[in-house]
Amino acid sequence: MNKYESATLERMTTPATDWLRLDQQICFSLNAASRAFGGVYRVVLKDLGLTYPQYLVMMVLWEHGELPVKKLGEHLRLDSGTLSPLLKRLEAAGLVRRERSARDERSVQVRLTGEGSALRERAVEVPRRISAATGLDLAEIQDLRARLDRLTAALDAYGTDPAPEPS
Amino acid sequence: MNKYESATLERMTTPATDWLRLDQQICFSLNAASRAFGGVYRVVLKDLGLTYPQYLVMMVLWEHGELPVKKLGEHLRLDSGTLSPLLKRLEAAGLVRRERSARDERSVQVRLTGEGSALRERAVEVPRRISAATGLDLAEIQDLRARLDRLTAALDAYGTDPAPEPS
DNA sequence: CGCAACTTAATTGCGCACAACTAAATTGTG
DNA sequence: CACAATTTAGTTGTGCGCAATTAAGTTGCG
Repeated sequence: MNKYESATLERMTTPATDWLRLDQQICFSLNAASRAFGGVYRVVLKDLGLTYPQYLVMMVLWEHGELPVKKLGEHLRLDSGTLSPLLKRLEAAGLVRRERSARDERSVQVRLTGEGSALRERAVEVPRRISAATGLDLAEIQDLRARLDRLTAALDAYGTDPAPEPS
Repeated sequence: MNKYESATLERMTTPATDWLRLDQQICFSLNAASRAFGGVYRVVLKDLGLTYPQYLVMMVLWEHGELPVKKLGEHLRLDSGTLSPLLKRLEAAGLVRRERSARDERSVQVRLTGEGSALRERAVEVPRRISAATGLDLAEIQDLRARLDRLTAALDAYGTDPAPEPS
């Protein structure tokens, strides 16, 4: 059962323990980066009264205008289990309204209130401050974004096609 | 309200709206990558009966042996608010024991049970499967890890020194 | 038409992250 | 020694993420 017991693998670069360490690094690193980002957003968004996920929702609404929960979820890769309570909080804060669509009673249309639209003016400050916090220039940000997007695509593909066991 | 209606903005590299879009990309991308990773770990760890954060804790214990909650938290950047209930669940699963240190009654020592140590044998499979799911080779993983670590360091620095407002 | 299959949100339940607070033990200082 | 400050875990409360389920509406097909 030992993966690497074959004596013919002389130049093998990565015994099991090294894989383990490397993997630890990448998952540690990504997890840490994600939470570090969360911390900065928390600080920057505090005087807007938004959490980071709420800010993402508002960004989509600012860009696309009114849209149903389903579409919102597609943009953000989130389902109604996450969005329903989040949107309820945004509604309680007076930033959005939710109304059943007349044409399709299953669908709930989410639209900005005047207050929600107005918040955009104060939010334009956010990206610059976040960018400053990263210490990266535009090229680096774009490059990193591209790598992360490729990574996400690969990981999603694994989800739909759970990687055949190696013979 | 048209974003690009001003005729004078011909060669401007980064108007506020572009910053907004770029920032959206990087935060979207990081957030999406982090959650996509979570999904793959969820699948891979299912038959070990561990969640991803629990797996991280077990990794630290496998590497460093017994250690107090405080040290565990430093390795993982997590506080007792997260670790206390998580460790309680690991204890309920029979993987670790927690005991007050005799030398310092404030401290709680976390140590692996026999079952917890034994789980390591089954966990050696995990990193290879995760690596496969990323679709990246070793060099790419290392490079990405390095970038993410630099990013995290920068973001943490911002946390301790909340970026002076530009005049 | 009538009914099964599908779609869309909402709800429930569990676990993690983090801020704020509490409780208890230890350390430092006058 | 006495007492304030610090350290260490735990608790509470809020919000996010996701799986599983439910409820209601729509669509398609015989």
